[in-house]
Amino acid sequence: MAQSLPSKDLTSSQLRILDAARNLFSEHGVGSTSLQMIADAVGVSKAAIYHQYKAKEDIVYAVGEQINMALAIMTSIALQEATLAKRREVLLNQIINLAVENRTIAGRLQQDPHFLKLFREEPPFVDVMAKLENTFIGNSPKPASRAVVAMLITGIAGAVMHPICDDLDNHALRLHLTKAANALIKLL
Amino acid sequence: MAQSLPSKDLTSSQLRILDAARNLFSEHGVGSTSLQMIADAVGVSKAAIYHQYKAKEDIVYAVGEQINMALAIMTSIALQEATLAKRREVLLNQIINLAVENRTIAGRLQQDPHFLKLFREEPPFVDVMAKLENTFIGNSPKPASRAVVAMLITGIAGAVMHPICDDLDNHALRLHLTKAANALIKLL
DNA sequence: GTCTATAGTAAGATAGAC
DNA sequence: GTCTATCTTACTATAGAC
Repeated sequence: MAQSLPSKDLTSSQLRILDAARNLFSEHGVGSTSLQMIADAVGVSKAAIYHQYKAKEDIVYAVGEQINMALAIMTSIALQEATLAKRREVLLNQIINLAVENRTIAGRLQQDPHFLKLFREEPPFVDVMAKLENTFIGNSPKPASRAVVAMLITGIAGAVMHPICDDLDNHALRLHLTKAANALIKLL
Repeated sequence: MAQSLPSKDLTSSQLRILDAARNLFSEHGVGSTSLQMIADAVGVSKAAIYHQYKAKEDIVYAVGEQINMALAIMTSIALQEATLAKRREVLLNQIINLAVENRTIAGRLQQDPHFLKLFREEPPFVDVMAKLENTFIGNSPKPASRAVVAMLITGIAGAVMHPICDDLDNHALRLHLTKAANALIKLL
């Protein structure tokens, strides 16, 4: 995920911490990941971590910001397209790409209570998610569309890390997810 | 979820513990839920909890068993149907019902690393999930079906707790999820 | 920026009384 | 079955030297 995420103004020390944290969070959950585990993964002491982020919550926030920024950029790129169909297509392709290239972490981070709290309560995160969802919904705010978009977004993140897909390579997974997602988009 | 879950041979004390634990796990994540929190929610001391379950891991396992048993029963009911289409329909309806009636916990428990470890590594759980998935897949083990089933299963659990669906009542949510799911099933 | 050392707290788990 | 009290361990976080 590291190379596909935008980096704001982060130092290389901070990037190494966030990379390690992201992987540990997805493997053990935020609540079961200690600063000691992050420090060990980076190869430094706990105090060195605290020098960069003065609380564990700040690391969670920073990891969330990376993902949020990626989603914001994808959405703004899609919104440059002229037609609704094209906006949906461009956004879908980018989301599927991001998820497939980060199979081991996409779904878990999306459903982790600590990240959910960010994406549901913190304005910068709520705004990005709303824009992303509305790009799919377009001008058809019928109730059915809400369920379809929810299933689309959580289904993509969940599917890429499902063990039943383990023997699909990235190319095949991308292809089949795109077909499945388009079947849902037709319902919007 | 309590009333819709099968109960094995559990005492009422154990049921109260598992109810509280399930809700706390889904709200905070397993890793961020302490035995003290469970004890407070039940209204007893930590020692009383330990009298029923000698480790936190045992509580996680028992909560997982409840869900696993519900899924196993649903699958076996569906498998009594004569045609593949009917088996899929019956299983889908039951899964959507279970998810919709447990909106606040379905998706989070499905993606929590502690439960994922059970459902991916412990034989009784792995078996139930495989049977459930194969009921959908039927006789078409093409690669595309794997991605579609993964999206179906994770998408339903994810959608019911997505904030975008908060203003849909259970009836509407069930209806729209069924339509969306059927669009995916057509691809199998 | 990184370390060692440590304070302070809360976790999981147990002992033994009632 | 439930309690109080306690043990041990691990956690978050900080202080201060290099």
